[in-house]
This record gives sequence, structure tokens and C-alpha cells, in this order.
Amino acid sequence: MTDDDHIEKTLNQIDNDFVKALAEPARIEILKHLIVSGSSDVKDLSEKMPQDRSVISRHLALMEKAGILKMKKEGRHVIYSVDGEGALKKSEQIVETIRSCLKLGCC
Amino acid sequence: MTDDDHIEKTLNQIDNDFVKALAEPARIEILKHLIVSGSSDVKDLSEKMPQDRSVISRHLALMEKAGILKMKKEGRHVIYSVDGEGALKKSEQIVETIRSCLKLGCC
DNA sequence: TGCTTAAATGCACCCTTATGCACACTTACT
DNA sequence: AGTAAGTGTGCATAAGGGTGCATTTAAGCA
Repeated sequence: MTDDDHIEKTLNQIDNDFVKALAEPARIEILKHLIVSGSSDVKDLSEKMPQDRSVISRHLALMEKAGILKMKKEGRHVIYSVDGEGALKKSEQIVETIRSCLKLGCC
Repeated sequence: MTDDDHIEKTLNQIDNDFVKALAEPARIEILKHLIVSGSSDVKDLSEKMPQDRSVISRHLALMEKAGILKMKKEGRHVIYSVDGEGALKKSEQIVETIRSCLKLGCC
């Protein structure tokens, strides 16, 4: 495999959904509240945010899909919490990606 | 300082410009070419991409501002290359941020 | 002084996405 | 059954951002 192919494959490992999820200030704000409270449902979370409850609901679903949050249904309530393992793994993947590109001696 | 303040400060360290820069497939594509060639000017780079030269120029400026690329003027040419140190540091910052939030025992 | 090439900027277009409201659905409670 | 609470979804709107074209600026050369 050529270096070009290797770089191609390596950089493709950067999870687009993950970085996109982190690229929205409102979602970082949600993360803060979620880390403080440990876990909470959509309503409690939305009461700490200026946005509408439906907006928060969508942000949460997006972050869950991106592997940052865990979701658990309890009766009427949908409880979200931070997926520490998942988030850590995905962020470490980015570091590893950059590191292995540097090893190819480009810079 | 309370845990809340600590989380606030910690999560604010996630560089919004950096993650936004990585959240665009076209910019990842630019990164690939830049890693392969080591360094190149705007024209050479734009000839490897489907987008207009002006578009590439803007992407490059954005990534330079985000600390991913280094910029060097040589006569008429503007040479871009990957800022390995910078990119690595910023990505490691994200890992550290997540890690220190986890230490607070939220998940 | 022109002429050519490289790069950046202004502008318009369009697509994505964040947002809020209304409504439907589900679950619990009386 | 009927009501209330929690959640998600469709729809319309608005803001942001990527894209391309035309123009402008800057640098090298005859």
C-alpha cells in the first residue's frame, strides 16, 4: 500500500459525526449540564437552556447518534448521560490519526 | 472553585474553531493532499480539488486560523503546510478535556 | 509601463442546519 | 375513560456556511 493510500485511509477515520456534534456551542452547553447532573431527562435539561424543548431533544438525539451520549428510557422519561468511554475513544482516535500522519514525515 | 465552575472552564477549552475546521469533508480532503505533498501553494492544491481556487483559498485561511496549517509567503505564492505540532496539541487538548470531566465521576 | 500569474475579496446563490411552534404519540395517574 | 406530563416529529423560518463568478490587489517579468 502506498503512503497516499495510507493517508487516505487514516484520515477517513476522523469521525465526521463526532466532530460535527462537538462543533455546536449549544451542544457543548448541554454537555456541561449533563456532566454536572450526571444524567437527566429532556425536560430538566431544556429548562436550563434558552432553546425550546424540541430543539434540545434533537441535539440530544444527534449526540447519542454520534456516540457522545447514552440514552435510556424510563417510562415517559428519556434519560441521557455522557458516554465517557465512547467520547474518549473517539477523541483519542483523532489524536492517533494526526500522530500517524505525522509519522509519515510530512511536517 | 466548585465542580460546576471547573467543568465550565474545562469544557470551554474545546477549541470551537478547531473542531469546526475538521467538520468539513472538503477540508479533510485538503489535509490529505497537504500531507502527501508536504507543502504546496493555493493553485497546486486547487487543481487537485473540484472546488474553485477561491474556495480553497478560504478553506486554507480558515484552517490556518484554526491552528491546523502553517502559512508562508514566497513572492506571489502562498505556501501552506500542516502544522503538526499545533494540530496534535489541539486534538490532545480535547482528549484531556474529556478525561478530566470523567475524573469528576459523572459517568 | 504594461502584461501575466497568484491570491484574496465582494457578491449572489443555494444547501444545510438550528430554531420554535403545533401536533401526535406514549405513559402514568385518577 | 379521561386527563396530564414527557417526548418526538412535521413544518416553516432564519441564520450560517460552502460554492462559484467577477473583480481587485499584489508580485514578478518583459
